[in-house]
Amino acid sequence: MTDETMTIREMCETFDVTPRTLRFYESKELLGPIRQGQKRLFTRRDRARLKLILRGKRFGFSLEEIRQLLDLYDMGRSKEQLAKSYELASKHLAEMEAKRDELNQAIAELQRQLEWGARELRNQENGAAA
Amino acid sequence: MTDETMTIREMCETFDVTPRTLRFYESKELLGPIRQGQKRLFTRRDRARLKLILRGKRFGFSLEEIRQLLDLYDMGRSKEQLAKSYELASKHLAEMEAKRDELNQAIAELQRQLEWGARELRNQENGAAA
DNA sequence: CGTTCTGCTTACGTAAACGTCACCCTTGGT
DNA sequence: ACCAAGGGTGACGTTTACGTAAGCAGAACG
Repeated sequence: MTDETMTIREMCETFDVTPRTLRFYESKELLGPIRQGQKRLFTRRDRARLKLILRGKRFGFSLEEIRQLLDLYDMGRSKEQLAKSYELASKHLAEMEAKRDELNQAIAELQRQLEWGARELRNQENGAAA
Repeated sequence: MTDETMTIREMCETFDVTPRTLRFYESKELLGPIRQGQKRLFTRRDRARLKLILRGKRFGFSLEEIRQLLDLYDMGRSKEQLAKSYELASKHLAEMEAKRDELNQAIAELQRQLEWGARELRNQENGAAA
C-alpha cells in the first residue's frame, strides 16, 4: 500500500471481493486503477467508487445503472455535462426515495405478519397446555 | 375472470409481466395457480404472492430468497414450522431495516452531491455572465 | 371446415455477473 | 540460478431470470 494506493489483494480483503471482480469492474469501466508496469494500483477514487458499486448492487441496481450513477458522482465539469449529470442524479434520487418508501411499507407489512405469527405461537402453547 | 380467479393474460396486464414469467415462477414454485383442464387460473393468493415477488425483486432479492419469504407469508401451521418461519421472518425484517438505513444514507449523500452540483451550476452561470 | 386466437409444453438461446482454468511474466527469497 | 508467489491476460464455464421459437390442443368465428 504505497502512499495512497492499494494493491488488488488489499482491495479484495478490504471490500471482500475477488480479484476477478475488480478486473471485471475495470473492464466495464466502473473502476480505473492506475498501472505500475502491469500491476493495478487502486486509488482513493477507486475505493470510493467500489463502495458505491457494492452499495448499488445491494439495492438491485445493475452495473450499467451504477456506472451512470458513478460518472455523476464525479460530475464531469463541462457545463453541459454537469447539467446532464444533475438531471440524471435527480431522477435517481427520486427513484431511491420511492424505493425507500416501498421498503418502509414492506417492513410494516412484515412486522404485522410477525405480530400475527407471535399471537399464533402463544395460542398454540395455550392450546397445547389445555 | 371467473369468480375470484384470473387468466394468464389478465395477470400479465395487471402486473405488467409476460406469460413466460408467470409460467417460470410457477415452475420455481413461487406461484401455484389451479388448473382448469390445461389452463392456469390464478387466485387471490397468487396475486398477493406475485406482488411480493415483484417487490422483492426491486430490492435485489433473488427468486430463491423470495421463495423463502413467501412461504413464510402464509405461515405453515405445524407449530414447529411456524416457529421456524417466525425466525426466518425476523431475520429478513432485520435485513430489510438495515437496508432501509443504508438506503437513507445513500439518499442523504446523493442529496449533498446534488446541492454541490447546483452550486457549481450557479457558479458557472455567473462566471459565464461576467 | 379451415383458420385464427389463447394457451400449453419442450427446448434451445441470451444477457449479466462473475468463477475457473490455462498459461505467461516478474520479483523476492535461498 | 531456481522457483514459488503474486499478478496479468484471454477464454470458456456457470448461474439466474427470463426470451424466443416450434409444435400441439381446444375454442371461436366466418
